[in-house]
Amino acid sequence: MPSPTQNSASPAPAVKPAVHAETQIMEAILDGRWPPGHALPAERILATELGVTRPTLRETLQRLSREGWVTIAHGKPTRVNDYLTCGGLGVLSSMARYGGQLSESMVKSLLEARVILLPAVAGHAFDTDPAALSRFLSTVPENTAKAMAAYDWELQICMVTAAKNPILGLIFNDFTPMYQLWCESYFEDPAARERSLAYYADLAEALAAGRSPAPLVAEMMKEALDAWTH
Amino acid sequence: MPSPTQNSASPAPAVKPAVHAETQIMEAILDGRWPPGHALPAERILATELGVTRPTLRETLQRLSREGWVTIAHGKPTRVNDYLTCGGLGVLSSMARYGGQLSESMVKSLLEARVILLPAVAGHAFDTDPAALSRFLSTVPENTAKAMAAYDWELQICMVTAAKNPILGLIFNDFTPMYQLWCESYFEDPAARERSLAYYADLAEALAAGRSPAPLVAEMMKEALDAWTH
DNA sequence: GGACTTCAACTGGTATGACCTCTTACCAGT
DNA sequence: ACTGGTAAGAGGTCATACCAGTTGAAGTCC
Repeated sequence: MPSPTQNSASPAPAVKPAVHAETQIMEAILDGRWPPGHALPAERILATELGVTRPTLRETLQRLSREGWVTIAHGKPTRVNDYLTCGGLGVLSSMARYGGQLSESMVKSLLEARVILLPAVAGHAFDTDPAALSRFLSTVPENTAKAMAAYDWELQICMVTAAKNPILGLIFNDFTPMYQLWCESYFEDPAARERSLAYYADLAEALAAGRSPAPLVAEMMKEALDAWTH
Repeated sequence: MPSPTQNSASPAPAVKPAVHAETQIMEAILDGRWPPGHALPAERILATELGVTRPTLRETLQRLSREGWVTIAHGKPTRVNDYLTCGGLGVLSSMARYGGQLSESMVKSLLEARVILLPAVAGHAFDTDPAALSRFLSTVPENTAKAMAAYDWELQICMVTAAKNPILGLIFNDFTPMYQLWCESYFEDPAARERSLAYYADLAEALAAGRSPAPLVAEMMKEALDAWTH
């Protein structure tokens, strides 16, 4: 029973079996070794191949199936889904976790979706709870990539929360992991940081003057998308 | 070992253990018996309470955790999440499955989100692949609630597909179960059906004339939202 | 007495191996 | 050619034992 893992020393396997199994499977799916439609090996086989037991493998497969990566059916072999066609937004988090570097086109799509959503969200937030926005914008972040990324993300969360629409909140929650990965690289550029700091100031000014922040948000989101697309 | 289920006859349990466990847990969460922050009983306890074994229960909990309903941590008890705050869009499908009737406010949020998204999606689709839209709209549905619901849904899918943005596709996939539940009741009203048939015709006309369907979509979506809100 | 250490009793995580049920395809009987 | 049975293979469930973090109370040392 050759187990490809758990060698090295004796004390602890370092990576838990459940994590190991999920990692192996996700990498196989994401790098195309198991394309959509592909039938996975039988659970008993796959379990020994991965060096875990069947219950552990099954828990992993159940998680993945709920996220839309695979379809499990009783008598039939488990198959990889066409996740971009029939999956849910939850696949984003796994793509961010296991995707190595981000897929260019996927980030572009994410930013496009943000161009659509965030200005409207800002408008709703302005109508519902402008004070919350003003309060958040009253503090400014340090001019470092890390601090800016955190601040920018929190600003979005603040807008979504103030908009009082739970569905929009759920969408942005799913955006989180991939968006934060993107932020890290985006705010490496000092010019981008300067631009965003000015954007935050403009937002605060608009709010103080009783104007909706929606147009400013729309403009900034388009700029960010264009910057990414080159 | 008193098992609260599987009485009646002998042949088959009718509901599989896994389904039974998930149903019980989801209902407990959704009807507030287990509010956010609540600690679930220990797996061994809960398993016997539900009449399933621990491996089966664990598979269920793994599915629910991946969807954002509960948080599982090693030495600590498993707790119910504040799923509207930290969950993903995938919670919608479970809400539609187990929610009994739809939550009024949740449907309102869903329709609001659609007002934001679908017009933009229609615009992108028009820019990217107008022929696909024209092709779909060249056929009209029967004037029945069921047929209209199916047609309306497929139209949205058609738009999202033509828009060539996978992220938007994922979002609408998550919308599916709750949206379809809503459709069933919405299209019961003959007036609503007439209005939508006219809307489809307007869309086809706009496309034939080379005009973007976005404004028509925006108007229709707002109407549907207002109709629901009363 | 108070701060630290130890350990036992929780909790979830994993491993075995057996058996049930569904799907499929092959094959015999009509 | 069609029908029906049957066996192999896949997932579904069960039972039990043991491993591994978490926690807090009891014991110990300053």
